[in-house]
Parts: sequence; structure tokens; C-alpha cells
Amino acid sequence: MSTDAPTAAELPPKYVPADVEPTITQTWDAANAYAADTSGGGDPYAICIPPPNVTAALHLGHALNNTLQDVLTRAARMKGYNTVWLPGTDHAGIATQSVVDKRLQATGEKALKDYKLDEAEGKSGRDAFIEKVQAWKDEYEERITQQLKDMGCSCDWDRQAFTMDEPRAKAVREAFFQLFKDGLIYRGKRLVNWDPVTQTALADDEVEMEDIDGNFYYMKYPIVVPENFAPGESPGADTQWIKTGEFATVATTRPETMLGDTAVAVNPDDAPRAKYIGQFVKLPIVDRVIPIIGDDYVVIPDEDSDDSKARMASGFLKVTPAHDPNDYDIGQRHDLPIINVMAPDASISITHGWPAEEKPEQIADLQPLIGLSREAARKAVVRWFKDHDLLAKVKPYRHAVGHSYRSHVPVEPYYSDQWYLKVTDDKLAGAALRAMDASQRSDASREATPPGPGGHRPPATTYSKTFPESDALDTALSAYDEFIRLDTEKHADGSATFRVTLNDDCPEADAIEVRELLEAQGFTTDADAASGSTAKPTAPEATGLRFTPERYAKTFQTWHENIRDWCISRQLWWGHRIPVWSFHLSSMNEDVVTYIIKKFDADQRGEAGPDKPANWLSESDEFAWSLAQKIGKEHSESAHYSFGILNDEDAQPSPPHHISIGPVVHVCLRSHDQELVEKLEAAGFEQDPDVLDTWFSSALWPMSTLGWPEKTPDLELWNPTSVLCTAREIITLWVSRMVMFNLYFLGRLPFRDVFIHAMIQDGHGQKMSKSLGNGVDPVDIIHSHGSDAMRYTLTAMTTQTQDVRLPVDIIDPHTGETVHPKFTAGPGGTKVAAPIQEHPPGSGKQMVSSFGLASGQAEPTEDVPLARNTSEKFDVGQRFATKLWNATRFALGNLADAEADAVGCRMSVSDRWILSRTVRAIEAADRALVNYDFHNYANGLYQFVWNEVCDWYIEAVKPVITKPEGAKSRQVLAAVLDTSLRLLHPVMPFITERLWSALSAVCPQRGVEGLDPEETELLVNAPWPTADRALIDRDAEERFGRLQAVVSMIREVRNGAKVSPREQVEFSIKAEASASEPIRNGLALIESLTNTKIVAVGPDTVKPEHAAVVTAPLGEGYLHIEVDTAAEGERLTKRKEELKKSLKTLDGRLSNEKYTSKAPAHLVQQTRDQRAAAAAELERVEAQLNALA
RNA sequence: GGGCGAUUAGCUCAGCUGGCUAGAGCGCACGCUUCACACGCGUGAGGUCACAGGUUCGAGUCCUGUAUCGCCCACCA
Repeated sequence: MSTDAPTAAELPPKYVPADVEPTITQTWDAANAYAADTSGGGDPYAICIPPPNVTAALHLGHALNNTLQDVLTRAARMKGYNTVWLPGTDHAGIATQSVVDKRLQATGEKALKDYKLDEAEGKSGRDAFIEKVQAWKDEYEERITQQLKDMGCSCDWDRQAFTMDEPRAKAVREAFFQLFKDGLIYRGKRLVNWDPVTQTALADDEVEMEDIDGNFYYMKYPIVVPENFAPGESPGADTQWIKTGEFATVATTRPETMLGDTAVAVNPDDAPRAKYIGQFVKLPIVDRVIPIIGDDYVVIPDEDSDDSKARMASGFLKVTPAHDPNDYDIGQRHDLPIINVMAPDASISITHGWPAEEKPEQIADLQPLIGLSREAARKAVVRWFKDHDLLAKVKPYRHAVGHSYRSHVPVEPYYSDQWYLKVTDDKLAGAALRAMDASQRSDASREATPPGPGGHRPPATTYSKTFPESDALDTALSAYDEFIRLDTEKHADGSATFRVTLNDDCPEADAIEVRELLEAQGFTTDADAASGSTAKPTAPEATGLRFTPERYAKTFQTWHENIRDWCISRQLWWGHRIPVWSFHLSSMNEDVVTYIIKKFDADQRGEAGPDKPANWLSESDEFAWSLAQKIGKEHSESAHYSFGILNDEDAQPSPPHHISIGPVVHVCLRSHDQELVEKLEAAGFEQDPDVLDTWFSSALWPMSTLGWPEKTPDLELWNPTSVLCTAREIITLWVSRMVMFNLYFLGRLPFRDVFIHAMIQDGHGQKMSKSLGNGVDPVDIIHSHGSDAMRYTLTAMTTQTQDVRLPVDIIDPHTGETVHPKFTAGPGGTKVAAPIQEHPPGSGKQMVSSFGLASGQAEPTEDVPLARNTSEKFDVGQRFATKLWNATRFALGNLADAEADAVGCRMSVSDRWILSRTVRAIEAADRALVNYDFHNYANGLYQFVWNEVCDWYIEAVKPVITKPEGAKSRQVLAAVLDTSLRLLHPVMPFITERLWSALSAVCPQRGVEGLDPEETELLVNAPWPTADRALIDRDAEERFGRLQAVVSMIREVRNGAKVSPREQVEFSIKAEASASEPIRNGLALIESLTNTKIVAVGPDTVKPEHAAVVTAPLGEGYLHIEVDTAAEGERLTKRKEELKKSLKTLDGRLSNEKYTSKAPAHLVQQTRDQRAAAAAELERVEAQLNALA
């Protein structure tokens, strides 16, 4: 780049980001500036990008997120850390699958349901569909990557990862295998949150609650008794039932589920109704006779209650175990049958769990309901009850209903088989809680945390015991030799002391086992033993997981304290297929099972090396063991439950309840060994059709991006990563799971710090989202303002707040004008930009808004093009970039022939002052970055550069900068500019890099004593400036401050007197001889900054008759102008009032004996000084007023 | 129902462990095309810090309560 080194003249007068940014990007790429290598020196610094979903392009929320990461990354790189920022994307299972399906439907192509049919017919529907999704992923991954590159993100692009690529798939299989082997993954039959549209189960946190205006329906169920009713006698199948004429009136918001009712419940404490317990009702429509049971879950009606449920309740609760989680629990307590009345699409069905013995196909009144949607069925059922005079009443009711975060339809509680991860296990949730920084964990949790085997946290890492014989140590320990260190001390009497130290990287799961083992053998923790060189006790506050802002620690803590097992299976095609092959044992010969087990055993043993310790269960043994355990476990469970399995043909849950398939053997494969798979499948095993919850692979991200499960140098160096930077909505979904997994598999945190940044809302306070179409493409902002401007603004707006509002405008593609869009009512009371906008109004010229495009309500055409978004919020950044550009242009114009040696030249007050301020700016920037205080980092530098460097320093040195006596100032200016560029580089990389090259070309040697960091060719790799505190110059700061005050006052007077800025005015100063030195030093500065000519300085200066007076602590100044007496009087009077007022409050404070005695001395002194200054000025002002009059 | 947070100039927001005569940017008013910058320079107007109590010598800052708004969690009768 030296061949075409830019000179000052080559810096165009105007900063056009689009002309600069692409070139700079090329420069960085060519220099391979972001490449990270474990062999590089310096302490490690790593950040994993929160992988954006490949569902769509990035919006401003991502821009914020990634800007902050880049600020941290670039700063760390400059500070000399061995820095890596790992980029990547997330496959986002359900989201991507449904977005692709939607697109296929919209374009009329073969969509998911067609592929499902293909698959059912044995054609490759699944693979064909995945190809479609893959194509989408490729497109968006590329687009996202380009967006990040446009933003200047300094990721190591050679390490780009994708949650579903092969290295990540390997990590997922390994993690699943280990968890499976450790008994933490299980098959559960539960009510899941079922999304009938996407037809998959959702995790609890994928369900969004929405308030819905519904109704309470009061339905009358006739109470019946057996023909020959004898209390205590159980009715048989052939019992004849007689209506008593009484009714149990149930209250429900979901009448259609009554088809699956298997009981009616009343509260045993509900006096008027408890007597019905033990009786029966005949369920209308289906004529099923179900018992009335007693359960204290039932709310007792109370019309005067504060509880809305009590006001609405009828006292009778219909119990539908298959379609309501509470009812499910009641059903479990009372051993009620579970009757599923819906198909996976939530239409009424008699073939998905309706007991065949009821012969539902013969129930006449049921037939019209079959196939109806939930909503239609509700109406039909209500109509039926009304027609049969069984509908008591209907009351409107507003209540919260869970909706799918993906399809936005109400979630259906649905009874099915799923895979669960036992995160409730202490090794997962408990470990995550204990990993929190002690200073951020509330006391309640410390009590709530079950004390581990070692007692309180942090658990001991060193145990010892003395045995009579030196060979007495249990060999079981050697299973853990990877994670422990064993020291043996043999004594003269033949006994030996064994000291076991747990390694720092011992996974939590193994640590617990080791501790248990040791304690069982009588080992004790020995504080003295640990205090030696063997173990370095680390302070918990130094090692724990820390949140910034702190308050989010509470979210994390509460989540883990109330955590429930995690449903990890999803009925999707796009995702990591569950690495489990299953076989139903009902038809399997026991010999076959034995054979398979042995076969596996042999295969696995063949692979295991001969050097495996004998006592350490080989993987194959483990495998056989877990296989056997699974069989055993499920055999035992089968005594109580029937086992459903997934029906592979349609990849949907099979009718669960009534089909007893029997126990299932599950085989989990560690690696996708094709030979093994073939064997399994030949033996009749089938791979589970489900895929893993997308967060399963995300949870491994800080490990899988660094090579886990291999112990790669990358992993050892950069995991734990330094910080995770994300949004708060994801603390439970993602942060929690990364913490649990990293602790479980590696025994250490995935990251030390978690920085939670604000959420960007639109101008109406609505979350930016795809469905609202209010998301803004960062590239749009780069287009209108430039990347640096966007980055600066986003960084500066990052305070500790939860949300920031960002009003969005659109750019008229016809004229290029920025206009405020028109808004209309969107879905659910939201405000959205009108799909088609007209500008100017009535002109007929139209454009499509991004909402129009996103919602599919408008399609851009040549005449009605898409309008880009913009926002005037980014003007600040744009202006700042321009300011920096112009300041540099000024400097370069004057530094062109700056001689390197300014020896003999003394620094002026201004020089000393700006150097002092520069050191403070460095310190402030450092402090802000360490504290993730992005606002103060960006804003502080803004103030420094604009208000101090530009407004004062550059203005102050203008008179001398071109002259020989300005040599020192030129040197200082170059050093200050150099430092500013370095400090600003992390937030504004493009412009600073561009200016850096210009500065280097013009002034290759720069720096002053105490501020002389190494110059490098590229700023991206330049060292961060260090602050030499010796440059902090209080004297200069004080003097310069006084000069600033005088200048401001003169300007104020000039302005007030309406003196033209162009008119040079004479100025004279009256000051004591002792004060004349500092004043003389500042004469040139005062003259140039106020356009005055100083004609006299000294103790004998006489005030001209009409002059305006400027007062300062060291004297007075006289501005030789024809003062407008009235205006001057007004100004002075106003000032007088201000002074009097402040004098009054200061006097009040000082006369308060309690204040002077209790307040800190320096504050009292400060108040006294303030009072003295105010009194002195007041005196002068009054004197002037008298003179005027 | 539980939890977290917000409420400070017309707008968007700062204000750490109480010391503020309450700040910034935009917008507004006035004056300047001054040879780095009109995406600029200078000057100014504008706030009883949501409300009510309390603690304190002193409260925007701490405590209690009220109101409004937002988010997260919670089993949808």
C-alpha cells in the first residue's frame, strides 16, 4: 500500500463511506487481519457469535449485537490478546423448516405435506425436502455473512461454522451419546405443547402467552346411577344407568375437549357438592359414563372472590387428561383413562387414541364432529348442548392462552412420546447454579442449592486418607485418572497416605462421582493439604459466571431453580436426527436381543485399544450396559404403562394410549458408523424419525466451534470464551444450556461474562420482528449513513436499559428523500407501516414498505419499488464521522512538513492540556470497555474528539500550527490524532483505518514522550495506546479551564451585544502583576478564539467608558464596544439574580450547623469556595450595574 | 398470579455506591458561507426529575405506597 500512499491532498473533502468501506475491507482481507492462531502470543480472548438463524437476513438487533462483539474483539486484538471471534449460523430447526414450507406453498411448489406423502409412499420425501431447506440455508447464510462483512465484523472467517455442519454434528452425537449413557436422556410420555400447524412439540419456552377473549361455557352433564345402585359397588360394563334428574354443570373454555372427559371433579371441601363424589355422570354426545371424583385442585365457586376463577367456577370441573396439563395431573392421581380425541392437526378424530371398545364409529351424534377443527368442533358441541337444553349459560372471559411462537396458533396439549433431557439433575441445573458468581447469586439460592457431597461451594478439590497398606487404594478410582492427580506418600510403617486432587477441567458429572467414591472410602477433605502447592484455591467471585447488567443474574437463577426437564425431540425433518435406533421387543426373541448385544460388544471391543485400563468400563461395556439398562428399565416401566413409539410412516405420534406395543430397546450410536447402522437396520432397528431441538446444538456452540469432542489446541486455549454477548430473551433458552453443557462435558464455564444488551424496538415501542415487518436491514443503514455511523450510534445507545426505541423512516426510491412512513393498524393492535406508501401524498408515486414485502401484501415492481429504511437516529454517527474526517484533513494539511524534532520548542498550555485530556480519554475508554459500558466508551470519545480536540485544541493552535514555533504543537496534534484513531477504531473501524493510512503517509513518525505507541501499517493490528499518567497535568487543566471560561464569557458578551463575529474588537485586561504570566500565555488563544485584539494587560489598565466588562477570578477584562446599556443592564441583572439565588442556597447550607458538622470536610470547603466565588462575582456585577446607572 | 424494568427538556436518552446551581444529541430561536467541517461555528430558550409519603444536614439518586407502560415467568376450567 506504500505505492499509492494517500496524502492529505488525496483525502477527498467529503467523507463518502461507500467509497471507502469496500476498499478497506479488501485491505483487511488481503492482510488476513482477523486470522487467529493458537500459536499467537498473548492471553486468550475469544467470542462466539450468537449464531443468527438462517431463516432470514439480519436486522438491526443483530447489528447491535454484532457491533458490540466487534468492538470488544477489535479492542482485545489491539490490546495484544490472542483474539478470535468465531462466526457461524444456526439452522433454527422449526423456524427455518416452516419458513421454507411457507415459501414453497406461496410459490405453488411442492410443499412439506407433499413431501410427507412421498415419504409415506417410500419415495425420498424427507431428503428431497431437506434439500430445499438446505438451499434456503445456503442462500441466507451467504447473505448473513455478507451483512456481517459489510458491517466490518472482524470474525475469523476461515472458522465459519454452522450448527448442522459435520463438525457440529459430531459434537451433537457425542453429547447425546454421553448424556444417554449417563442416564440423563429418557423417553417420556407426556402432555407436550403441540403446534397443530407445524405438527411438532414445542418446548415450554417456545410457547407465547396471549390474552384471548373467550367464553366460559356452562354445560350440564346428567348425573346417573346404576340401576341397582349399591354404594361401594363398582359398576360393570353391562350396568344399566338411570338419570337421577340432577346435573353436574361444568364450566369450561374448551367445550370441544369434553369428548375426551374421563371424570368430573369436585372439591371435597365444597360442602354443597362433595356429596356427589362417588356418583357418576353420563357424558353427553358420547354417552360415556364417568365418575365424579374428589380433588382439591378444583376451585370452589365464590361470587365475591377476588379470584376470577372462583367467580366463574361452577364447582364441577370436567377432567380431560389428554388435553389439559392439570387434568392430566388429576388423571394421574386418580388413575383415569387418557382419551385423545384429536389428530395431530387438532381436528377431532376417533383414530388417535379413542378406545376401540367404545365403538366411537357407531356413536351417531359424534359422527358430524369428526374431522372438524378445534374451533369448528367447539361451535358444534356448544350447539349440540344448546339444542339438547344442556347449555346452562355462556359468560365472556378473557384469559391467557399459549400460542406457538412459530405458527402463532393456540398450542394444543397433546399426549405423546418424546425424548427428554433430565436437566433437573443436579449435575446440570445444580451445577449451573453453583457456577454463578457468588456476588450475583441471591442468598435464597445458596440455601436452596443442595449442598454437594463436598459440603458448601466451592467444593473441595483435594482429598486424602492414610491406609495401613500402601496398595490399599480402590482401583475404581483409576477410572477417573484422566481427571485426577494421585499423590502417594509411603510411610515407614508400611502405611501410605493417598492424596487425590481433582483437576480444574474435571467435568462436573465426574467430579461428583469421584467425590462420592472418595467419601465412601473415608477420604477427608484436608484444608491443610490443599493449602500447599497442590491446589490453588480460586476465589469464587473471580471464577463465577457474571452477568452485566447484574439484574439478569436473577433471571438465570430463577430459571434453574424452577427448571423442568427439557423436551429435546421435535417432529421435524430439518435438524440433527436423534442418534437412536429402536426396536420393539414385543415381537423380538430374547436370543436376538442377546445376539445383538454381543455383536455390538464384539464390534466395539475390536475398536477399543488394548491399552484400556482393565477396570475402566470399555465403551462397549458401557454401551452394552446402557442397552441392557434400557431394556430392563423399560421392562419394569411396562408393568405400569403401555409404551407408544413413533410411527415411522407419517412421522407423527402414533395413537398412544390404547396400543400396547411393549417395551422398546433403544440403541444410541456415538458416531454415525455406516456399517453399524446397516447391522442395526438389518436387525429390525429403525432410527428415530425425530430431530433434536435446535437449542441442543446451540448449547454446544462454545465447544463445537472450537473442535470438541477433540481436545484441540483451540478448545484448550479459547474455551472458556471471554464473553457472551446476547439479548435477554435468550437467557433461558440458550445461555442456561450452554452453561450446563460446558460444565457437564468440560467441567468449566463456557464463558466468564455474559453481557445482555438492549432490545431494539421500533418507534412505537414494538419489538422488531419479521412478522411485523418492522425489522431494518443493517445494509439499508449502511447505505444511508455508512457502517461506522451505524456502529457508532448503536454502541452509543447501549446503556443499561432494557429497550431502546428507534423510529424508522423510509427513503423514497423515486427522489431519495427521507420520509416518515404512514402507519396502519396491524395484527393484534400493532402499528405497522402501510404496505404501499405514497410520496409526496397525492402524487401517485408509490413505493412498497418493508412491511408490505415481509407480509406479502405488496410486491415491489419497477414503478412501485421497495423503499429502503433509514433512521435519523444514525445522523449522530454520520456527523461524527464527518467531523473526524475533517479534523484529520485539517491536521494533515498542516502536518505535511512536520519536522520530527521539535527539540527546543516548549509545549504551550494548550499542548499540555490536550495531552492531559488524552490520557484521561484513554483511561476512560479502558474503564468503559472493561465494564461493558459501551455508551460511555463511545460517547466519551465523541466528547473528547469533538469538544476538546476540535472545538478547543485545534482552534487554540491554529494561530501557531503553520509557524516554526508551532513545531511542538504539530507533534502533539499528530500524537493526539494518532491516539484518537486507535481509540475509535473498535467502534469506527473503516474511517479510522482510512485516516490512519493518510496519517501514516504524511507523518510516519509521531508520538511524544509518554504517548508513543508503535506505529503499524494497518490500524487493525496497531497496539492500543497506554496512558502515561505523568502526562496528566493539573496545572495545565486549571489554566486552560480559566482561559475557556474567559473565552466563553467574551463570546457571550459579544453575542449579547450583537457584535458581528467578523468585527474584531479591542480588549484590555486588568490584572495583578502576579496573574499576568498565565494571562500573557493565553493572549493569543483569547484573541483567536474571540476575534479580539488585546491592547493592554496590566494592573493599571483603565476601563474605557463604554466597554463591556468580563469578570474572571484573576481580574477583569474590558471589551471595547459601544455597549447597549439596556441590554447590558439586562444581562447583568439576570446574572445578579442567579448569583443571589445561589448565594442564598449556599448560605443556607453553611449556616446549617448539622451540615457543617456532618458533611464531609472537602464538601464543606467546596461550598465555602463556591460561596466566596459567587460573592466576589456578585460584587463585581453590582459595581458594573451601578456604573451603568 | 409471580418477577424484572421503565416513567428526567418537544423527541430519543445519560445521570455509578445520595452532595446537581439536573446533562447530551436531535429539534427550536438568534447570529455567522471565519481559508478542516453549514453533516459546520458561536450564543441562547426549554425540566416543580410520574404522583404521595418517609429516611437524611442534604434525594433525580435510598425506602414504602399509588398510577401508567413494557418485558419475562406461571397449569389455557
